[in-house]
Amino acid sequence: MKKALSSPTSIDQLMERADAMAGLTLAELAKRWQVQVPPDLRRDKGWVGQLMELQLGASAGNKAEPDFPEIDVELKTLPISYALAPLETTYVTVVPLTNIRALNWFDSVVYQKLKRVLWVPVQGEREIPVGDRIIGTPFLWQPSQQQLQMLRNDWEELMEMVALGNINSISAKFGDALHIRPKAANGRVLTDAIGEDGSPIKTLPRGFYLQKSFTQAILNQAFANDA
DNA sequence: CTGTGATCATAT
DNA sequence: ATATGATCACAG
Repeated sequence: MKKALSSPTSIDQLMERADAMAGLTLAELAKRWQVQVPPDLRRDKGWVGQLMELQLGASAGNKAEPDFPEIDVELKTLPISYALAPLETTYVTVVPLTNIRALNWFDSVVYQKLKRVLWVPVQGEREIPVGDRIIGTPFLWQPSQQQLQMLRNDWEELMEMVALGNINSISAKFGDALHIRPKAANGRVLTDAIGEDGSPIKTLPRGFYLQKSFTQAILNQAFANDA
C-alpha cells in the first residue's frame, strides 16, 4: 500500500484522522483508500494495520521505532470479540538477541513504543467477513506507573535471560504483561543469539508481545472513561 | 535478511 | 476454548 498522506504533525491532527474512521466498516475505509478487501486474513495478517496506516499517514517502513516519531505515538490495532475482549496478543517489537549493550529499560524499543499508543479497536471475530468488521473508537493511552512497572519488570527479567544465554529456555509462559514468542517467516529461520556458555548460537527470531490480560485492562480503562 | 503489519492453527 | 508456537505478505 502506498503512502497517500503526510505524517501528522500534532496529536490533534492524528486524533482528527483517527476519529474520522470510528464506526466505519473496513470495507468503507478500504474503498476510501482504493484497496481491495481480502476474503480473510490468512494471507493478509497485517492488512488491517496497514489500512490504518494509510488513514493516519503513518510512515511505512521497517524501522524499530514508533509509527509517529515526531509526536511519539505508536499505532496498534486491537482485534476484539463481541464481548470487547482482545482476540490476540499484541506484537510490540523483535527481541534483541545479540549486541545487547546496557540493559536499560528507558532505551529499549519496547519502552519507546509503548510510552504512548494510539489503540484502534476493530471487530475481529473470524465469522464476520473482513469488509463488514466495524472500526471502534480509537483512543490514546499512556501506561500508568503500575503498568509501566509491570512492563519494566518483565522486560528486565526476560532480557537478563537473553543476555545470560538462556534464550532457548524462554517460553511464552514467562512474563505477566509482556512475553516472548517466535516471530519469523517460518520455523527454519535462524538468527544470531548468545549461547549458554556465552558463545554465539543460532536461534529462531523472537518478538515481544503484550498479553491479552494487559490489553484487556487498557480497554477497560478506556471504556470506563467514556462512561 | 530483518524489520514492519499481525493472525493462524494446532496442541493442550 | 485458548494459549503457545508457527506462519504470511511486504518494504527497505
